[in-house]
Amino acid sequence: MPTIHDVAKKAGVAPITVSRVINNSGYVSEKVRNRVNQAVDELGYVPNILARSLKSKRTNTIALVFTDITNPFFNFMARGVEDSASDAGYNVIFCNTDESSDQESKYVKLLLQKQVDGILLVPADTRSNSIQLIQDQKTPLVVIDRCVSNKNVDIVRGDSEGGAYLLTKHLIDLGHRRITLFSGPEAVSTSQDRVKGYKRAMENHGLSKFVDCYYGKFSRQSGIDLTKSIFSKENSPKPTAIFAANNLISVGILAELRNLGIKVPQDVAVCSFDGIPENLTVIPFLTNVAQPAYKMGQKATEILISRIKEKPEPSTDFEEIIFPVELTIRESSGGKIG
Amino acid sequence: MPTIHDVAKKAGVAPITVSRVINNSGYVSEKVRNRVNQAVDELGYVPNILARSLKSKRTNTIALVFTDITNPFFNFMARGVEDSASDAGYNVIFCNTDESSDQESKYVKLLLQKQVDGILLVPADTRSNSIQLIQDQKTPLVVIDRCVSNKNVDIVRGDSEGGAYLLTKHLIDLGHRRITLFSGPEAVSTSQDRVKGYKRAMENHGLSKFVDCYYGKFSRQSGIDLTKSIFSKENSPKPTAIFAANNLISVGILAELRNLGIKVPQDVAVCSFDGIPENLTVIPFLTNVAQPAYKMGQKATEILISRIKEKPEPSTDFEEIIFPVELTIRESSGGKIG
DNA sequence: CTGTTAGCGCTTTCAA
DNA sequence: TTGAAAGCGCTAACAG
Repeated sequence: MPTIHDVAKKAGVAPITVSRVINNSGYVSEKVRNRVNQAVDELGYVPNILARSLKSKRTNTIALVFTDITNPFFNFMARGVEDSASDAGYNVIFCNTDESSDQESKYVKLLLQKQVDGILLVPADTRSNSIQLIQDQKTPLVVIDRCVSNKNVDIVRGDSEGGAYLLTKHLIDLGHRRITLFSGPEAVSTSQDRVKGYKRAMENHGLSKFVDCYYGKFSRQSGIDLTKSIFSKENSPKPTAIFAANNLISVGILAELRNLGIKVPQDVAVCSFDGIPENLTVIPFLTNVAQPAYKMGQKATEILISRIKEKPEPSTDFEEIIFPVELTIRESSGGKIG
Repeated sequence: MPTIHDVAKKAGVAPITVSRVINNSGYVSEKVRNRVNQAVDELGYVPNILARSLKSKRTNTIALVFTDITNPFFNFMARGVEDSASDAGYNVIFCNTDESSDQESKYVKLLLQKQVDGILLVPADTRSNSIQLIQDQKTPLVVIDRCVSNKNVDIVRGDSEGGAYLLTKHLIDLGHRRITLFSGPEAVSTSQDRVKGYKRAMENHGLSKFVDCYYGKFSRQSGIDLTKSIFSKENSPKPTAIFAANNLISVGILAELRNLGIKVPQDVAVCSFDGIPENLTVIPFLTNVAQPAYKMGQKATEILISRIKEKPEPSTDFEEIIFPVELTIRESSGGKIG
C-alpha cells in the first residue's frame, strides 16, 4: 500500500506537504494542492491513522465494556453510545463481560494497551479493580448504570432506588401486602438499590413483616426458577404481587405463571423495572418503571468525550448523573385495565 | 506514562530485552526476566500496542458495519461476532448505518484508515461501493446477511428465498389464497429474495393472480402503515393471510390488526421471517422461519479471521455460505393452536 | 508557502 | 543470551 512518501514523490513535494493537504492544515498553494490530490487519487492512497495516533496520542476510539448487548436495556444504551460517539468522530469497541470480573479485566487491559481514548464501563462488581487499572493509565472513564465503592469517577445511572420505591408503592396503593421482589445478582449495585427501594417502601407503609426478596440473575431463566420455587412451597402464603428487578426476569415470571395456570393480574400482579422495547411489543401489558437507556448512553459518552478533550488538565470533581425513571401503569399490575 | 525505554533503564537492560520478556519471545535468562518483570510492575508499565501495530501491520481489531444493533436479528448476530472475535484475540468496532450507503462509506473509509484487520459488512445497498474501497486496500472482507452484485467476496447469509417459499407454502397448505407480503426496502437483497420465494410459491400453486406484495422498511412502523393502508382500501378484497418479511414488521402488523379489531388467526393469519427473541417472549405465538443469527455471526467472523491469517497469499476462491432456516408453526398462522 | 529534521514506542534484522 | 541500529508512517517544530 502506498505511503505518504509515495504520494510525495509522485507529486514532487515533501511528505509534510502531503500531510498538510490531507489534513487541511497550514498553507498550501492551490497548484500544489491539486497536484497532491491527484497523486492521492491515482495511487489510491489511504492515510495510516495508526502512525498519526502514535504521535498525537489520540486514537479517536473509545470502548464500551458492559455485560451483554443482547439485554434490551444495554442494547439501547449501546446505540446511544455509538450514535453519540460517531457524531463526535469516535469509533466504539464493544466488549461483553457477562458479569464476569475476569473477563472485564482482560478486556480492560487489552483496551488500555490499544490506547483507547476513553472507556465506558458497566462494572461487573461493586469493587471492580478494572477502575484502578484504567485510572492508573490516566485514561478517561465513565461508569454507567451502576455505583462503585470508588467515588472518584464520573457515573451515569438510573434511579434504581427511587424507581423501586415508586413501583412498590404503586402495588401497595393497589392494596397489596404480600409483595415479593425477584432481584438480580447480589454483587451488582442496581440489584441492591432496587432491594433498598422496595424495602423502604414496605417499611414506610408498615409492611416490614411482609418483606420477601430474592437475589438471582438478570435473566429470563432466573424469573422462571424463582417463580417455580415460590409457588411450589407448601404451606407458605403466596404473594399477591411480584416485582421483577429487570425486564428479562419479568418475562420469565409471566411465562412461568402462565405455565402454572396462574392469571395476571387476577391471581398475581406483576410489575417490572425496565420494560420490553416498544418495537417488539404487540400489546403493551407490563407495568414498569423504565430508565432512558438510550439517553443514558448518549450522556455518558458526552461526558467521556469532554473528559478526553480536557485530558491534559484532568478535572478532579466528578459528576454523578442520576436519570429519573418513568412509571407506566398497565394491565399486568391490575392498576388499570387497558 | 512509562515506555519500554524507561523499563529498560530501570532494569539495566536494552529495550529489546524488555520486549522479549513482554512477548515471551527469544531467549532471556531467568535472572534478567525477573528484573524486567519487577521494573514493569514498579513502573506500572503498559505496552503501547499501537507502536507494535505500526510495525507488524496487525491491529487485532475488526469491524462490524451493519444497519442497527437495536434490531434483534442483528443484535444476536453481533453477539456471535463479538464472542468469536474475542476468543481469537480480536476486538470489534461496531458501526450502525441505518441502511444509509453514505453512512456506510464514511465508516468504511475511517476504518480502513485505522487499519482494522478485517471488516464484516451488511451492505446497505446491493451495489455497495464500500466493497470496492475495502478490496482496494486488500483488507479482508466478509459480507453478512445479504447478496451483492460483486461476486468476489465471501458471503454468509440465511436462505431468504427458501425460507419465504416455505412460509408461503405453509399458508397455502392451510388453504389461504389471498396472501399478502409486506417486504423491506427494495434495494436490499433479503427483501428481494423474500419476495422471490413468495412469488415462486404462489406461482407453483397456481396463485399468480393473487400475488400481492409491498416494499417498505424493516420496521414496526412500516408494518403498521402497510396494514392500515391495506385494510382501509374500499372495495378491494382483503387478504386472509399476511406474511411479514421480518420480525419488526410482524410486530407492527399484529399491533395494528389488534387496533383495528381484526383477530389473528381467526380473521387473518400472520407469519414472519425471523421471530421475536426467546428471552423476551412470554407466550410463543408467531409462526415464523428463523435464521440462526448468532451462528451466522460466529461463522462470518471465523471466515474473516482465517482470511486475515492467510493474508499474504489471499485466496481467490470465495465462499458463499447459506444457512438454512427453521420453520416454527404457532398460533398466529392458525396452523396449530398452542 | 514549502521543506528538513527528528521522533512517537516498538520490534526486526544482524552482530556480539 | 543480549544489544545496536534502523525503520514502521506520520507530523510537530523549526527553517528557509
